[in-house]
Amino acid sequence: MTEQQAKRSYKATLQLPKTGFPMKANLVQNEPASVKRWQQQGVYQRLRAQREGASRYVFHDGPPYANGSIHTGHLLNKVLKDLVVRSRNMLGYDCPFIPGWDCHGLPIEHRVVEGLGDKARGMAPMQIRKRCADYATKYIKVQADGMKRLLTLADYEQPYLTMAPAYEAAVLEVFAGMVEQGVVYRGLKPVHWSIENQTALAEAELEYYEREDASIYAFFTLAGPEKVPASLGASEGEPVKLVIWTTTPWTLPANLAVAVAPQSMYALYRFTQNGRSHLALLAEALGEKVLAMGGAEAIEKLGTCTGAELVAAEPRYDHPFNEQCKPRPIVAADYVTLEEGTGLVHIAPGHGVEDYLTGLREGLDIYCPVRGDGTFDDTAVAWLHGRSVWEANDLVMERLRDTGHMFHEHRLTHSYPHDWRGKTPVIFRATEQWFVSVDQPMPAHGRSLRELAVEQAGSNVDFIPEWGRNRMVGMLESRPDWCLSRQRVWGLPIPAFYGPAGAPPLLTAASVRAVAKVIEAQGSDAWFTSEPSQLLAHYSAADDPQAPAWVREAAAAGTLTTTATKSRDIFDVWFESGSSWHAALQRMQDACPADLYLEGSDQHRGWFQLSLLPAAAVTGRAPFRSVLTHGFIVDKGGHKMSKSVGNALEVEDLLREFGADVCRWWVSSLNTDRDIKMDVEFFKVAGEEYRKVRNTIRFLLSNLRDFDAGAAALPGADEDASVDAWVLGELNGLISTARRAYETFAFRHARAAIFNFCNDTISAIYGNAVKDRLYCDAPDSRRRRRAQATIDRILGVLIRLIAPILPHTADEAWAIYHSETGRELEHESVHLDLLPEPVSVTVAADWPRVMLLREQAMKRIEQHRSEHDIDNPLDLGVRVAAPDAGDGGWLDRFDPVDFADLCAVSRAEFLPAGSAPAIEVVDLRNQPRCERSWKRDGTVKPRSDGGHLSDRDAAVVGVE
RNA sequence: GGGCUCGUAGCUCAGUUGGUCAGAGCGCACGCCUGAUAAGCGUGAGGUCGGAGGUUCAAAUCCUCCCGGGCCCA
Repeated sequence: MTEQQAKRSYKATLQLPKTGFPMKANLVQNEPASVKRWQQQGVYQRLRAQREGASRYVFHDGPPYANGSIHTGHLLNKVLKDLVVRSRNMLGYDCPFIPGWDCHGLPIEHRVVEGLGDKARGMAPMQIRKRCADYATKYIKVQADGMKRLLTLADYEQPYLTMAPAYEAAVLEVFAGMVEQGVVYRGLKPVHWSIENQTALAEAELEYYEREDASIYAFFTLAGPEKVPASLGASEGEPVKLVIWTTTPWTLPANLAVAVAPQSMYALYRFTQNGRSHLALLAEALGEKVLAMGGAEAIEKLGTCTGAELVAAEPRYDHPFNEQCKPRPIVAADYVTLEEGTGLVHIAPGHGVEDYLTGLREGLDIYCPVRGDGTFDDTAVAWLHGRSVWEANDLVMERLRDTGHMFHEHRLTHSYPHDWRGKTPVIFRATEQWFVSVDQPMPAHGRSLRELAVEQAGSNVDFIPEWGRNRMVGMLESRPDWCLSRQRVWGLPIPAFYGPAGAPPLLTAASVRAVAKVIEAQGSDAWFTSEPSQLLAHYSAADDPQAPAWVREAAAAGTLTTTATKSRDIFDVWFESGSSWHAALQRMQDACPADLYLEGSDQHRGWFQLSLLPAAAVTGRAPFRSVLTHGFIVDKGGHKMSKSVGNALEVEDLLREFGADVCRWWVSSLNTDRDIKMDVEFFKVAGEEYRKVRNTIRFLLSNLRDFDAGAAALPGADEDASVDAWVLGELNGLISTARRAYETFAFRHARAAIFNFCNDTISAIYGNAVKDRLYCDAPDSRRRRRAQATIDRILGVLIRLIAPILPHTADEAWAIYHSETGRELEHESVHLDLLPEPVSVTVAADWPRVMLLREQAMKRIEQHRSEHDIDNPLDLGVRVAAPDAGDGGWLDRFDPVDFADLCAVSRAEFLPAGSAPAIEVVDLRNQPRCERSWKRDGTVKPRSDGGHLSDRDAAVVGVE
């Protein structure tokens, strides 16, 4: 009992750790207060003012789509961006960050119209647009709140919105620049077309239902048998027939070619059907099946050739019922498969996307004889004029039968797209659209957009990781012309005006710029609410050499208003976000090109590429100096996340369970070059690591209670062998590693260095080594004050290094660090400060050897403890003989007490160099133990107060 | 089907130009401390570097093919 009481009384004589920095973070409750405080302090704005004049770093936000609340992809993307923003600013750059939102487009319009139900049908475009704008506005707020909750630092007061009038006008300015380069043209492209509503439909507006159609196998007769490969074994003078398959007989009037699979084998068969003999060509793998289906008899295979060989022979065939036209070609197409049909695919470039692309490649017409109401125009054969496509199905089949071109037919039920509103079947129909040509040479640049863009991506942009360059260039090399127009209402109108039938539309750089002025003042609603005369108020046809004749005439006659009609097309939303380099960067910040664009790897085809194209066309260069991409979030098994599979995580749940700083710590640990596995377990790990960092800071803070900056000095040059000098050397290593990592966006390296420093350097080594002197030394002892000065410096560094990753925790620690050490707050928030510079300190060169000895000693101690059943390492001491590499005595510069503290034993003794064994563990259990410091250091003896104390402790307590 | 890309201990990640590169942290096992305590410390076990060939004196690191993911197209 007396010993217990003695312990208690000595405890009061110690300087035990104490701090107001709590062990438990309570992030979920406390983080919102930080968000609010930063907002009140105007941290973002003050940072701007403070960095004014500093080297500028332009980081441009890619606008998320204003639909739904934030998901894990946003979490990753926005936190990553914030790591860039915060680290860039703390590296001393002036790095503003203006968040943006992509506001127009089908997904929103789709949702709104769906929500309206049948009411939507009678609504004017303006009524729909108003609701779409409200919808976008609502989700911008929802998403901004979510992003703020992630503790991101950005100019949320003044974001850029693609639906803002100034932004819309800027997009038109970009468009005018492209018109000026002559790359904008009007052309044909097949789209899903609703006959009922006479409108183009997007994929999202289709619903697939079962439908019964004819499935027909028709003969297309070759114009001459001499033009097939000899290996087919065709006999002279006898016509060879191609067997083609289709379920849309009505598209046959628009047939312009037949496609084959170049790698596949085709065979020529002789057979009889109903007594008539035929010579027919089709894919070998399907031949017998198809011929049997049509009731062919006496089948004989005459020979084979590959699709490529067939194409190379350049045979032609006659259209089965359009006798007016020239014989048509056989072409190769990679998408032709042998899963169904005959391996010979009917191509109608006006009635299918693949047909269209094949047609473009082969230089075929994009021919579409079907009008908007679903009837044939007068370019079709006479017996189809004015007939609907559905009537045409029967008429065409009848014709094929009558002329001996029908080999086989049956009914077939298959999935077929329907108008989601009218539930009526849709067709593919080529319509006039606006395009950007990627191959048309541009007057200002002397080459095509494709060439210019490839050149920029190839050599004028940094890609992180580097393979992004390949990916981008590959896509640019193979991409088709950009279809700019959409037949919707929620978007920026394409400012074209149409005149008399057959006349070219009015769409010149000058006319676009004139409309832009109106849009800038009134927003794109003006297009829907104003007359052409108002929209063209700033346009002078007389001053526009590009103006079509009818415009000049109408303008001169004062009849432009009545002659011109407004286009009903809007822009592809990619053109709007792809113009942000001008609308948001040049106009708002006067800062193009940007230093950095950062998005997921899907944006190589999306925003990156569709920003590069307009910028290259208008400015001649890429809008970004570097492009950083991250992978996609997948589940822990490496598979993609989706709500339907049920493996998706909700951002809201993660924030509620872990808090934003923990989520950010997780993001900072990732290798973002590749796909990112996500699972709740990983956040638990991140939470554990966070606590380790937090407790390290807490421990450091707790030893500065009586810190006196005047009385404490960092180790001097003559103290280079002190543990403090050692740890400051380690700190300098951390600073340079972390700074380099932040500079190169290698955040995981910064995080790893920070964590290892907390976990190993401080928690396991330094903190344990200096505990004794901090607690037990006289408050003013030099080595205690030196340790405090060191700890003070470590904290100043550590808090600033974690600030970009853990903004809430850093600020919380920052405030307590200042208040508890009695310092003035130079900056109210650590986020206004800079990353730390290396500390000036001299470190003994032999420290690595000492630490190596320590590691060996630890293993020996552990071994000794287990062998001799000793629990407390303070019951042990070590005797160390320094390994002699011809420099014996180097260890004598170090303090044995430091070494003992580093090994957590009571005492250490350095033996003459070279004596063996190198490390000897000494059992001290028979030596007295200091009741205050618990050490058996060899100086412990009974003291005047009746306790057993070491010399140091006796002196501190003031007893003899 | 095509382009790009990824696959290192149970988990998250390091591994520059091929030659101490088979590592770290977490987790786990065992033990300690009880004056950082819903904290802290120590020791230890764990991988034929997705698989199979090949180039080389030498390959996780270069080449080919295969298996399994991802993004974008078709």
